[in-house]
Amino acid sequence: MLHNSKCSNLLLYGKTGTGKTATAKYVLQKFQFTAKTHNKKTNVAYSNARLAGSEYRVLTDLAQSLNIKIPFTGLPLSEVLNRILNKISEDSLMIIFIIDEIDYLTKHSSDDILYLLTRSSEQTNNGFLSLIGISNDLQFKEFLDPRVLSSLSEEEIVFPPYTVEQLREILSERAKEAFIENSITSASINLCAALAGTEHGDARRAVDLLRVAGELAEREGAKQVDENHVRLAIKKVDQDRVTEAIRLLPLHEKITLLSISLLNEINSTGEVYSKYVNLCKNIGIEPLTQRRISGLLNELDLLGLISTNIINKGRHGRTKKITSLVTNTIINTIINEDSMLNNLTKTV
DNA sequence: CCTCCACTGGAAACCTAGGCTC
DNA sequence: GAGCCTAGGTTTCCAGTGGAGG
Repeated sequence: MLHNSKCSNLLLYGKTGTGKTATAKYVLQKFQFTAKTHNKKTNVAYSNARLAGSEYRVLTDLAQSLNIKIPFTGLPLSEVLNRILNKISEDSLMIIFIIDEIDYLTKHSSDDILYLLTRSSEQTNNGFLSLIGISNDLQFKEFLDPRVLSSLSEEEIVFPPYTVEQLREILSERAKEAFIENSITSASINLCAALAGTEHGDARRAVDLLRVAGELAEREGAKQVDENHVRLAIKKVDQDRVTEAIRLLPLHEKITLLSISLLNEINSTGEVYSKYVNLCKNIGIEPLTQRRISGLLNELDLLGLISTNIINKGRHGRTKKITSLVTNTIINTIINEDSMLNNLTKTV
């Protein structure tokens, strides 16, 4: 890029917490610094496909980082892309666009924009757009349009999971920065590493664990972070992840989840649905159809909040067996925070 | 071996909110 | 301002399904 030529697209993949995003951002930060010293104008844009939620919003993210104003709805995708490409041509911009969790696009919508983006350089006279795709899903390549794949994976880097030993080193380094000397035992660090290591070597989780353990120790005024704090921390970290996930659910998914928690043990789609309809009537909102709820149940399953598997009960038909993976108290507390739903839990 | 339940999940139609053009 | 277009969410429609009970 420093020689004004388009660089290869790049595909990074590996499990969560192996440092893909952090590495990409760090390297690009260094790169931009170098580019600046050479008086090159470069742009780095970032979008997380899962958080953005749709193709349109991924493109909006890109447009915004180029200071192009895009309405949040109303434009055809191709128009959004055209505006971006025009801007690139006009200002001869050199752009690296990171699409994080790119696998989300292929699973939840079509990968049309990936195709358009990879071909974009043919439509610009000056400037160019290079892509960095980041995927957690190792198999996502199989679902990708072969034309997109060959273009996107001009270069590939696989991030293997960290070993427990590597995690231990990362944590020791981190602890040196964050903790007062001797305030954390090496046994605690080892335990953090071991606990995070059993869950496919997720460094983000390991660092979280260390931080939470530290906070717990601090709160109770302990002089040292010991292994008990770590054990408490792992529970808290797990729980926080779940509560956050529930808090962000759209209204109808919250109601669906509440319905499941109000029924006992194992439920069928039909039972959950009639409970759900009841709750909706209770608070005076229009219930969605069963077909839609069936879809929402799949989404909750994907989020790991419930587990479903399809069972055949012979003459009694075929249904999903639905179990909640979250305790009712947690669901209740969080649903209570929702102003539309809090009198629902009261009446129940 | 056949039936038939209670769904599942794909496909297409429909709806809404918004932008663009004339 | 009318008439058109789009994306994204939802509804409508329906063929398909595996095995308990006949």
